[in-house]
Amino acid sequence: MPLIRLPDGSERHFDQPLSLHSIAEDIGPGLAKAALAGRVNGREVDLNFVVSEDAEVAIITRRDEDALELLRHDAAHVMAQAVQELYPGTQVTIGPAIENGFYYDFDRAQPFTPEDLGAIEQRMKEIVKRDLPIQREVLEREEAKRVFGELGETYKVEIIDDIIPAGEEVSIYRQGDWFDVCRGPHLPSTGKLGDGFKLTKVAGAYWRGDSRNPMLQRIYGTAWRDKKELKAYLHRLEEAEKRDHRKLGRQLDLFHFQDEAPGMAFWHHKGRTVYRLVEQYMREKLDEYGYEEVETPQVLDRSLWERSGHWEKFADDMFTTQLDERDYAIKPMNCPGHIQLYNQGLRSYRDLPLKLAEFGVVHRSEPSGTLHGLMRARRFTQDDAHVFCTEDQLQTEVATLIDMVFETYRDFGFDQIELALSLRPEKRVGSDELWDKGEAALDRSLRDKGLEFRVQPGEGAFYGPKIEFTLRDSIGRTWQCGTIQVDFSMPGRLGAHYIAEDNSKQTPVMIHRAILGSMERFIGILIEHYAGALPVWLAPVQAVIMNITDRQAEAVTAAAKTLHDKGFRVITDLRNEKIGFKIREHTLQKIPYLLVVGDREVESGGCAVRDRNGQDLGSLSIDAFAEQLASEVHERR
RNA sequence: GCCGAUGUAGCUCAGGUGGUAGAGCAACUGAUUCGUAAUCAGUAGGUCAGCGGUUCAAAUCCGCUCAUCGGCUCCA
Repeated sequence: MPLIRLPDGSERHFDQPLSLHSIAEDIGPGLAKAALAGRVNGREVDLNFVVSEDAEVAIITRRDEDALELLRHDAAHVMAQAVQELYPGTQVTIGPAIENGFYYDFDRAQPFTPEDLGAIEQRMKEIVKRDLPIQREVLEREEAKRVFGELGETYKVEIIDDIIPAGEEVSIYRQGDWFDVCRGPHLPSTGKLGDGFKLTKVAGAYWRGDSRNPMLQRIYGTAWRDKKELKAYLHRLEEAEKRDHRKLGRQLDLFHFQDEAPGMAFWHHKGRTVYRLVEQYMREKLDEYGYEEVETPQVLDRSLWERSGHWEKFADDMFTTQLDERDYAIKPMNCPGHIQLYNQGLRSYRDLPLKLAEFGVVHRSEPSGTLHGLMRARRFTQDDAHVFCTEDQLQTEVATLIDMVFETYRDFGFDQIELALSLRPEKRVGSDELWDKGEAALDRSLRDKGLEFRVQPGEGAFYGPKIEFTLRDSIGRTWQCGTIQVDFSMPGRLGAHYIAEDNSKQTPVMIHRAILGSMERFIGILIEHYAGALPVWLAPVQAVIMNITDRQAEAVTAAAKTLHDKGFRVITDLRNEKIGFKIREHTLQKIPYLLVVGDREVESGGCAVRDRNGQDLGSLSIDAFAEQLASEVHERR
């Protein structure tokens, strides 16, 4: 005799067990019609789930946040059915709901073409129209294996064997004569999927995410509550595409790539200016925090890389070269070089912590398929530093670093930062005692600051635990940038020591740390975050001064000189073009301020100021404008 | 590296079924000196990614290589 408590606190008595659907009907016919699934004591279940005991029950409708995941999961099933109807012999594997949509992985000898996607989508619409009831059945594990084995669905058999936990029952969901192994829950019928979905792309994906396994064909789709939401999503995608740093890099004349140097950027003057400004900022920060800037060789002998362990573990990723029968490697990391610096002379505990920083240019032979503009390059510059300290200093140093990272991100306009703490992996060096100490230091530093963080067991580097900083950009994407890694291994390997207070010889702990990560990548992130409209302090050109007719050319040149002499980045545009044309061009170039000097301004000795958003800021004297600009730069706006 | 797609003038893109390339913008020249997102006219510009093959004939068909794009694996 279940007593049902609803989300609004009301209660209903029933004198016999009944399904969620019946409960919905009891509440109201409208709800019954809108119902997609339900939640019983917090667990999501199908609508025909029967409640036989007292429970907290909620009915999920389209309006519910959780409805999206159900819809997407169903879309994956409907797609799989459509594919198997259209292309017999195709094997199904897995097909989950993901952010914004869903995918399903298929095994089929022939590749799916973009045209096939259209056909599959059409068939999906038909299946929705058929409005097939979706029903759950529970099978004996052996029975389930037999059923799928007979169908030739070897992947499903493997899923039943390996992926579904031993104690758990094997359920299948049937829609029409098609069915799939699935935990559920699902919508009551295919018709409830509606028309807010679209297939977006085909891609390869390894079975169970392992590159040793066969490659399957993955079809991605997006699914929403209705067509309107779908359109809004597609619009968002287009907007994101406009922010693509590779596109903006070309349009704004910042950098380019070409075939002869895959994964290595050619920086144009404007891009290099941004780069220089970011670097300049970091230099100030390094100075503030007591770092020493250094520079180490680009190419080092093989023997050093062998001692550091890179030659063995990193060989495929290194560019190597030979000269006079000696092997060299172009550095993929800066740490071995920094230890050489540390090792110059005898170090005392009084020298610690020693903080060595380098804008280290590194080369890594990344697999061709992974390159992605500035975000994933073969040549990049790390804002790298190594802090050598004693074990006792570790926690303080980590705490200071965390402050430094947050300050930096804030100054560049990133407020949402996520943290992760990665703990010891199975394969590691160093005693458990050392690991306890290192992990505790990182953990305590984070907790002392009241920071929230995700713990990632087993994700640490082989030489020590690490903290990772991920920032969220203006359209909600995340980027892993900063990292703080404790290293108990390399200083010992490369013979770094210091003389302690008691005159004993000790090995220092080394902290590897990058804040921006890679200069290239960080600039790429900045470009996308600001959609190319960099804040004034980072803009490669801060203002353009234009004349209306040749009469004002001299005044424009003089104004530009004044601003240039005050240290601003200014250009002039004296072309014989209409002012509207010039405004348009420089607005598209996202120059923060556009100054116009016509006869009126020559008369008054000022300039008409407009910003890149089209806002008219009135007429200002050059000095007044310079002052405003200076304060904006100072405040890093 | 793996799967799929793509690669035509500086940029964005047209060029069913093979018959030696076209537009807009940009560039250049000339006219126009015109007050806040495109003034008009003219000129020039391409070994159709590279190499090889099929063919009387290839941007177009086939093969290989390179690069790019979207994923997978990996990663700053």
